[in-house]
Amino acid sequence: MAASDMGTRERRQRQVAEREQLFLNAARELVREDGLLKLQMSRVADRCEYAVGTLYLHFASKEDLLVALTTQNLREHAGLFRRVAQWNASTRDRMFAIGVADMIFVRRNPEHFRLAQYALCEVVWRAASARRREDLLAANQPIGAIVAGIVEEAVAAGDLELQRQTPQELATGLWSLCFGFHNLVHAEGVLEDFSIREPYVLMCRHLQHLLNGFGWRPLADPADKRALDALIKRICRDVFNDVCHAAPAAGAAPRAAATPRTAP
Amino acid sequence: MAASDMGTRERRQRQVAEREQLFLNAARELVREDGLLKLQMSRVADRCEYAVGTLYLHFASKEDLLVALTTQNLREHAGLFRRVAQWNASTRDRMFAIGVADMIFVRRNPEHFRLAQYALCEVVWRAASARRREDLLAANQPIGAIVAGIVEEAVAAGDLELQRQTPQELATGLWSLCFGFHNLVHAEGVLEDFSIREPYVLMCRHLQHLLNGFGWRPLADPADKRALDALIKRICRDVFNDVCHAAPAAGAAPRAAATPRTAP
DNA sequence: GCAAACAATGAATCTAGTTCACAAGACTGT
DNA sequence: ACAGTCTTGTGAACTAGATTCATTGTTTGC
Repeated sequence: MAASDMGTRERRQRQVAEREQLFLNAARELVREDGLLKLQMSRVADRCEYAVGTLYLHFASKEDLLVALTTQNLREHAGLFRRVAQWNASTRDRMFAIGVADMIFVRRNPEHFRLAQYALCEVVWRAASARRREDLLAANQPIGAIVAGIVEEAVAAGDLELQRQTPQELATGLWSLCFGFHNLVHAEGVLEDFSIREPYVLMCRHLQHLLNGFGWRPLADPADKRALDALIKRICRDVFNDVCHAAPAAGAAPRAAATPRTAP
Repeated sequence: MAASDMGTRERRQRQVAEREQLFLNAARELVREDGLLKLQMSRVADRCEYAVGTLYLHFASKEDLLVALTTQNLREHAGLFRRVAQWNASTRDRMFAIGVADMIFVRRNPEHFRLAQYALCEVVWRAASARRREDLLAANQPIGAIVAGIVEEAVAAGDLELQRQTPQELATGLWSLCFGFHNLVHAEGVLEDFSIREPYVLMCRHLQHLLNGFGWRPLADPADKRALDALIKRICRDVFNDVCHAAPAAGAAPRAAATPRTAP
């Protein structure tokens, strides 16, 4: 009795988890199809052939669902970073590869940045349930931790001096640069009159500049486009062989792939 | 007849513009009091003792109003940058002062970053009218232009080599770093377990690192906290004498000053 | 086989943003 | 001064879409 009880309870829980996946996948599809703007709870339920009420058994609100969606993306993001951490290369190359991972991640999840920007906004964040917020932070935690870990390793290996900073503090610099760059790229019009051709190559170059600024050895020459391309290609081959196809050449804004927009 | 006609039309226009200010100020107050989440169009109208319909004569939608509010902030932001551009100091110091200006601006407008984050989100951005979007971009334009201008000057003065980059491209690096840092600081919980003590001092240090990475002379030693503090103090005195009071010591997150939040 | 517990449902409710038919006031020409 | 016209302001009514909850169906335990 007790055993079968536990068995059925487990099965039930599994089914519920599966249904949650179903909802999340449907929501992601809808966001990719029509944009965040047009996401409707009733459509999500419809697409999964469940009643709205059922959807609300899983998610306390629309915001809750959006935060959950972001959390899923962050888990994939962390997965890519984890690969980099295990890559057998110099700490400098690994840190640079973190930037490449970021780039690949955004290309695979074109909706992510808009979504994250929205989900982390006060308005949405506070309307989500405490549990979802915690989940998101938990999914986010490794992202910072992995970066800080590489920093620590670099110090141990003598590639880098911290100079009174904590590894976390140093990591925020790299993080800000990438995060801010994504945000700029995705803020329509803001970069328009800057006529940036290949935004993500530029991001990588800035990353190299910042790493140089930190004195992270071996220093790189960010002006050497050939070396930069070769490094990116190598990273794609060694670390992200299965996930990055058209990587080195691709520097176009991911905007086109994201959601439909008003006339340019 | 024609003269008085023009006179009354001008007066009318002025009055309309004043009323728009009234609405925007009320909206800003409400956002500071209750947070972005609770902003209601009817409350804005109430506070100004006008009918909702009148409010809608000015703003096509709630999003429209929020974008307009952000635009106002950006104008103040650009104003601070303009002062820096006119400061009589080395290009390196001026570029660093841009970061300080950013810091001061955020302290004076604690709601700005949340607001901007929200307003630039696809969801809100696309729901605003084309005119408001253009206005925002126009208000934003000088911000990038001033930075690019300082870069150009630095090249002309021999303080910096561009190495195949455009001034705009280089500017994006600095911009991303600051923008990203603000976003990180304002994303509740994200920086929590990083235990960052004085976020904006850290931002300034990262800025110095990145400038060093660009090879922008004279190179600075970001580990020299004393020199950094002195520089910040000098900038506050020479450039922002009237607007920055408790500047050099203040590094606390502006979160507290912003909107009320759920239990920490 | 039946009652209690649990899960799913979707019509009804509710909230705020938005509209628009009408009223009040301002201007014009006689 | 006055009737007509045009502009501006109003707020009750409308609406979309998120959220709820009384009802109905399904499983579990005895």
